[in-house]
Amino acid sequence: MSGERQSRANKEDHPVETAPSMEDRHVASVAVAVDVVPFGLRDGALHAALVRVGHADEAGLFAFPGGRVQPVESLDVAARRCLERHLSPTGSFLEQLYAFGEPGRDPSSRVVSVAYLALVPQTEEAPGVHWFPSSDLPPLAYDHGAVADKALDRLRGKLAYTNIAFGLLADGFTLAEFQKVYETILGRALDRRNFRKKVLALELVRPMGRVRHGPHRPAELFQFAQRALTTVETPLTKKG
Amino acid sequence: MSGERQSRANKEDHPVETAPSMEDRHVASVAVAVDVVPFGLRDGALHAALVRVGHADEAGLFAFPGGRVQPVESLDVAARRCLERHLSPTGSFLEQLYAFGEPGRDPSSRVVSVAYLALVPQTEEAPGVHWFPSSDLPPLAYDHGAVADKALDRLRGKLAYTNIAFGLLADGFTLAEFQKVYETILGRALDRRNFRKKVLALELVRPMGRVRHGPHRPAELFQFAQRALTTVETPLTKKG
DNA sequence: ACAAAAGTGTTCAAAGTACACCCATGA
DNA sequence: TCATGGGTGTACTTTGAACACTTTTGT
Repeated sequence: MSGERQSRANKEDHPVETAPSMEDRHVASVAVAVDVVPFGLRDGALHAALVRVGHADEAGLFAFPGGRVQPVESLDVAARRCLERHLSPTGSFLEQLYAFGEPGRDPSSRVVSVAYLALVPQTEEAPGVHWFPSSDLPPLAYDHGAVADKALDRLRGKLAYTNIAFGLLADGFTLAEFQKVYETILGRALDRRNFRKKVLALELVRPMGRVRHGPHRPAELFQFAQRALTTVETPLTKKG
Repeated sequence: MSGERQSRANKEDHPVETAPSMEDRHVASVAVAVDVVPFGLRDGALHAALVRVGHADEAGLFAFPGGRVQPVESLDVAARRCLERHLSPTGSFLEQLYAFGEPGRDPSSRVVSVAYLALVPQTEEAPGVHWFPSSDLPPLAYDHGAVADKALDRLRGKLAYTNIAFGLLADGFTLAEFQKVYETILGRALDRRNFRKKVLALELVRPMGRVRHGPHRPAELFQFAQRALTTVETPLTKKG
């Protein structure tokens, strides 16, 4: 917060400002953008959505969807706009991740980017959007490699202590599918019985009273009890 | 990331840009600032450092130290500069907290501010800096009330699963002082015996082989085993 | 019938929680 | 000597971890 006024106030109290203020100059010294890291499941594996960078230094590379923050919109709104420009599903989970602001991160101009983590349930195809396995991303433009790392860390961290998985699964999933989400993202196997016990004891998911018929014994279908981010006290993922 | 180039690239692929780009205009549409929330202990209670806002709409109110990000400095560097302008101690713990960017948060101009959490061990006096109990802050300028809330949440959260307390205590503290940090910030009492057992078992702190003499039995002095942020697997704070 | 995935319970180990007494010192 | 805070150990409860067999269906 503060910004212009804060800056002025500080100078009055403490004249040792390190550099002259940019307030009255007619060029933008630092621009603000958002970048959105959209995760989704494809074939049971975690994928991230990327778009191609069209030209200049980074031409041909992939990057996460993003763009400038407009003068009248909040960061959250800008992030959702950038997400929905490429991927239709509204109501996707979206939360702020981290602000990246190294001076050299965009070689052509000084841009501070606020990164967002997005989860999209059904990874439908969309023009210009390329889905890559999160464990095997192509070379990325700017510092989007670091952005991807941060997003994955955040997702892993929240998986253990929240119901964030609701962002990846539409209601009507089997417990095996649910467990596979955890195993995929955490990169380790979990015990079927303990997993079931825990997610039911925590009332994270609820049986819907329907079953899905496959080649073998039908599986009960579940839905999330809450579709808003909820923190649980006991971790979902030690081994079970 | 991305910013200018990203924005252009997107427009090429998807002409449905919501608003005309600001790239070539000669005014900054959105400015970037940092604000630092410095926490420290005074009389065993958690306090936050504030400075007065000098003029204009927010005149007379308090705010966290902050200022514009300069064209050549990273966000982290800008935050440390703003912190050290007011509080001398170098080496304080400093980590990015959250980016605040509601259009109306600064009534005089559009400023996106990246907030930082700082922990300063010895809350020495400094000119123009006012320390307030974190539970009883004065009216704050801008949206610094929300910033303070976020900072406290972060501190509480990390207290349970990291050694972040090293930022508040200089080496050579007693276990009673260490425990009081936890009790103060969490707002609940802990069991002395269990607390000692846990922090020693986790090798969070180490006895220094020295004691402090007070009015009664001398207390053993401890130091942190690591003075870098370390995550522990088992929570430090359920009751013990 | 059988292959394949779904569903279920018990035992053991580890961690968390509660709790009360003695110790060492300065005054 | 005594008041005050410092230091320690044990029993109990809860949670986590490991583990194998039966069930249901489609083919």
